[in-house]
Parts: sequence; structure tokens; C-alpha cells
Amino acid sequence: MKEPQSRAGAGRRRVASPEEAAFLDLLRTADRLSRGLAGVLKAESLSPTQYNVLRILRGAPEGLSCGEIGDRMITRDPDITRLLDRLEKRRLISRAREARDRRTVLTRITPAGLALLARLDEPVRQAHRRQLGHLGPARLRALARLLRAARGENG
Amino acid sequence: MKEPQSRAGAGRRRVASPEEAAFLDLLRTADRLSRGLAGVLKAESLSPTQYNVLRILRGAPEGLSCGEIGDRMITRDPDITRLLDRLEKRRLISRAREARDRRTVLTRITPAGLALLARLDEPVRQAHRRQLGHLGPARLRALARLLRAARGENG
DNA sequence: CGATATTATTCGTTATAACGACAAATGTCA
DNA sequence: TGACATTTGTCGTTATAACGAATAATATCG
Repeated sequence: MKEPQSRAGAGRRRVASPEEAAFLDLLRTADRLSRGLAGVLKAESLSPTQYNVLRILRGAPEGLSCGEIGDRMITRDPDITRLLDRLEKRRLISRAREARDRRTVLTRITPAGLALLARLDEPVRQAHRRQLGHLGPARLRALARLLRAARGENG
Repeated sequence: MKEPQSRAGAGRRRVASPEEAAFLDLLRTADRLSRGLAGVLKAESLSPTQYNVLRILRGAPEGLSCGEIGDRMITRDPDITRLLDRLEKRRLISRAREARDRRTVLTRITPAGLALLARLDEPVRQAHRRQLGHLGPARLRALARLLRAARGENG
């Protein structure tokens, strides 16, 4: 999202509060970086959301239930079902009902899914470096720290 | 494939580069803040994108062409047409072909659109304060500065 | 046992976004 | 003038994502 207010328009607008200024800078930056990542993922016809799910599943080889995936993301149950449907159709994940609690379905990443992620690891890392590397480790860590503080997670 | 941290079975966390860590913190934070804003906009049944367009148009009372709106946003021409369609249907904007260059269509915000924005100004401001106010002006400005630096805009 | 809660799923709807094709108006140049 | 390219906006299509309502299967508790 870009911002209407930072340009000299005809209409005189109220001065942005520090909160709003930071908010808009945050959205602008996140948008730009997301698009960069999306461009990399496009090589594998993967949406950022799908990539996110695969990354989550790579971190949990034992498998996750639909609800656990939802907890690690933000989208809700019905949507996760359809998101997983698409990934399953591409054989990137597998789903199996558990014997213990037959209500739950364990979702796992397949070897094909792992291979796809592996193909993306290096391009993704390069995209991050290309987009943020010029800040240097010190400022990157300062930025990450401020962002966590913004979410109330520390400092 | 090199996998710095692939302990068999428990590949829970991989080492994130400072770039990736900052990137993920950025997306997480932007996502949370966006959802907060979306919740406020929902009271007026407005999507963040629609809100963005209205804000842009409020800053340009003389009207903007479809392309100019596109320049200030990221979505492309064909999509903006339909985005404007929905806003026009709600009488929040008006469109009129210009006499000078009859190819272009000037879009303006209507009084109803301005009134809607005015109703949202205070709740939006409050949401920003609620979400980011605890950082204080100094850290907010530091954050905004780092974000601009991340985008390569010095300042 | 029955009532209730949980889990995953289905269906319907809306908005967003990308891609391509196309028409209208205009400008350019031979 | 007329052929051609350009700009601008429209339309069709597809995929994705998010929200709501509802259902089936299962588990849990009184």
C-alpha cells in the first residue's frame, strides 16, 4: 500500500501522528518486501500463503492438525482446508486421518514439498539479502527489535 | 542441499539470517497492524484497499485518472477499474470523462465519501495509538527511519 | 445413555489480484 | 488524409483469500 498523504496534493491534510507515520512506513515496506518474495515464489507457482504453510510443515515433520496450522497462521479453518486442498492436489502435502482421534487430520509435507522448499531456500535468501542486506546486521537487529517491541513482545 | 540445522526429526528452527529475521518480524507486525485497521474499517464495510483509494482521492480533490491512482497504489489498471466500480456503486466516488482528453476518466471523491472518511479518522487514529502508542515518539521515529532506510529512502 | 463440544469439512459469497483481449480516443508520421 | 501505435479504460477469466453458515464425524462429560 502506498500512501496518499506524503505527496503534495492540493488538499491540506492533517499532520500524521508518529504512530500513523510508522504504521504507513511499515505497510509500505512490508508490501514491497512481500512483492519481492512473491516474485521469487512465482518461479514455483507458489503463493506466499502456500509457501508459509509449507515452511510451517517443514518445521513439524511429525505432522500438524488443521487447527494447529491455523494457529501458526492467521486464516481460519474453512480456508485452511481449501488451501491444503490445493497443496495436496499438487502432492506437496499429504493428509491422513489419525487413529487416535478420528476427528483430526494430520497434514505432513511430502518429499516433493521438501524438495520444492529446498529449491526455493537459496533464491529466497538471496532476495532477502538483496532487499535488506544494505542495512547491515546492526541495523537489521535494531529493526527486528523495534518491531517485536511494537507487537509488545519484549523491550 | 545444505541444511544448517537439520537435526534429524526435530528441524524445529533453522538459523535465520538477520535479513530473514527482520523480514519475518516485518511481515508479522504489518499483518497484525493491518488486521487492527481492517477491524476499524469493517464498521463502514470498507476494505483496506478501498480505504486507501479514498484517502488518495481526498488528497487530490481535483480528481485523478485511473492511471494516476494506480501509480499511488500497486495494483494495475484493470483491477483499479473494478475497485472503483464498487466504490462508485456506493456513491463514494464519481467518475466523469474529461472533455480535453476523452480517453481519460477523472475520478473524484464525493461528499459521501468524504463524510465516510471523516467518520473513520478518529477511530483510525485511536487504533494507531492503541497499537503503537506504547512505543513513544522517539522509538516510533526511529522505527520509521529504519523502515525508510530499508526501502532505500534516506531520511 | 444422551447432550454438548470439537474438528474438519462443505457450500456460498465477496474482494483481491494477475493475465489476456479489446475498444475508444488520441497522437504521430508518411 | 490515412495507416499505425499509444494510452486509457473496460471486460472476461482464473486463482487466491477471507468471512459466514451449516453439516458430519467424533469425542467428552453429566
